Amino acid sequence: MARAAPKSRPAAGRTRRSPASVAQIVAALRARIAAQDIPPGAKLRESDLAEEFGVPRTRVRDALAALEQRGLVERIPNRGAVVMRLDLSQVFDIYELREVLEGLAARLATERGPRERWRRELDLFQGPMKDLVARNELDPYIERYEALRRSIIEAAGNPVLAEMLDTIYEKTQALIRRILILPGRAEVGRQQHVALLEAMVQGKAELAEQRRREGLRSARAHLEKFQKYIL
Amino acid sequence: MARAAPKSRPAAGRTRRSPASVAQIVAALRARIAAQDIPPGAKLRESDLAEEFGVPRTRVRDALAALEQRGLVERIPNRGAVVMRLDLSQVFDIYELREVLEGLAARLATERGPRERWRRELDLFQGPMKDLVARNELDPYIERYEALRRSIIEAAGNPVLAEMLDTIYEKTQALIRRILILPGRAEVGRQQHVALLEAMVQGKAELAEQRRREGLRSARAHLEKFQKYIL
DNA sequence: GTAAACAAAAGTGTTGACAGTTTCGCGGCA
DNA sequence: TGCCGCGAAACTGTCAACACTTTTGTTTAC
Repeated sequence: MARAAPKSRPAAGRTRRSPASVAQIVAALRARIAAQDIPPGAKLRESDLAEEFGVPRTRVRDALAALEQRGLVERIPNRGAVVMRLDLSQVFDIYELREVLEGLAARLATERGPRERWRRELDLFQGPMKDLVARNELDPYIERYEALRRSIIEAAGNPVLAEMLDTIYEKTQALIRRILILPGRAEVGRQQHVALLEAMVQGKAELAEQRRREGLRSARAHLEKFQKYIL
Repeated sequence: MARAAPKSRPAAGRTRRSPASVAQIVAALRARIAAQDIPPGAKLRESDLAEEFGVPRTRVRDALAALEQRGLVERIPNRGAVVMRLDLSQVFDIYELREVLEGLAARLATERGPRERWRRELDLFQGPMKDLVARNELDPYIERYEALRRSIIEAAGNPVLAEMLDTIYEKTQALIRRILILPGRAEVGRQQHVALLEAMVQGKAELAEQRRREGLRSARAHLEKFQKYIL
């Protein structure tokens, strides 16, 4: 990635001297939490982070407040911030939401997005992706899957929807990988995406919505079945 | 173990002398913005608010940061915070979202909620509410409508969904009233709620979802038709 | 009379210092 | 030895002063 953070400052050439902004700290912490680089339940000490980022403590404080509002950390008065530990019920809540929200995204993307793109994605999921799943190469599979997901959300052209999906998706991002490892899940998911993309290529928006919802419902069912192995 | 620290816990409902917390300031400003007590585009000066609430300016600042994250105000660097002015496209985005989200809420509430409650609401919407609409008494009608809406969301039993709906609903709250004034809209809306509640009373969850979605789609269509009179 | 330049004022952004609370270690006592 | 209380250290919460940017008001040149 490394797409440089858009610095409004006219480039003075000074690189690491510039102090990190609140947004940058938030982004960095979000990434770490999503990757479970900082595990759930871990304490986040303001002084440590301040020193690490080379900023005053109040700035870290603002960042933690933002993360709290996004539901990624919990702040207990006088006792600091800990990475939110999501319980099972919340995971199911989120899947119920993803079902309708990503369904909406699929419908809108079908109506508004460029069909050639979906055709290309369809080829990808029918060909190369099938091999990846067969060989159990999950990392590149996940990468392509998330790229498609982002494409659909972007093509939907509804910023408020995009923001919402971003908020809830980042909470379960760490789980996705574990679900995909479940026996047979990856291949089932691939087939469902093929079906989804076929509907999108044909411009059948309602059908695309229905199929996306179906796909997420089945993912949730898998999760329910194997929950003891995941949490 | 639970030996209470004698003075550490400030009781929640303190006297009016205690300085307002960030959460209280946020709530107060949210209410004013929703009621258009502070109109869109108005500037919010930190010093003024600090003096009004009797708190240091930094606390107002934190509150404004929270409101910015909720999308209620826009903060321009070095120029202050102004109440977000929502453009038409965003309103339609929000209605697309409400369509699927409140549809989900209706389905879940039908599955999980107490049927007696829906029966009572149905009686209300078939009887007294009809009179209110006929007499054009919109204020009490809106009040009851919002109470039903909250009931459904609460009965859905999905806190993440509730939070989301809260976030987007408060942005359009000021508009709802204007939509209801549109010719025939209130009565159509009432009839749609009767249909919705009938499905809920019968325990037909999917039908309830479908009908709620239909209702919001038609509200959006009305909005589209009369947009010039509203914005 | 108009407009550009400058100075003062108002408002926002930032920071380090101070205060309050919790946690941890240590010494005394049964 | 166990543990109870006490005090110090670590950490979070709060704030008022300082620095910087934008806006406004005034003067001056054409």
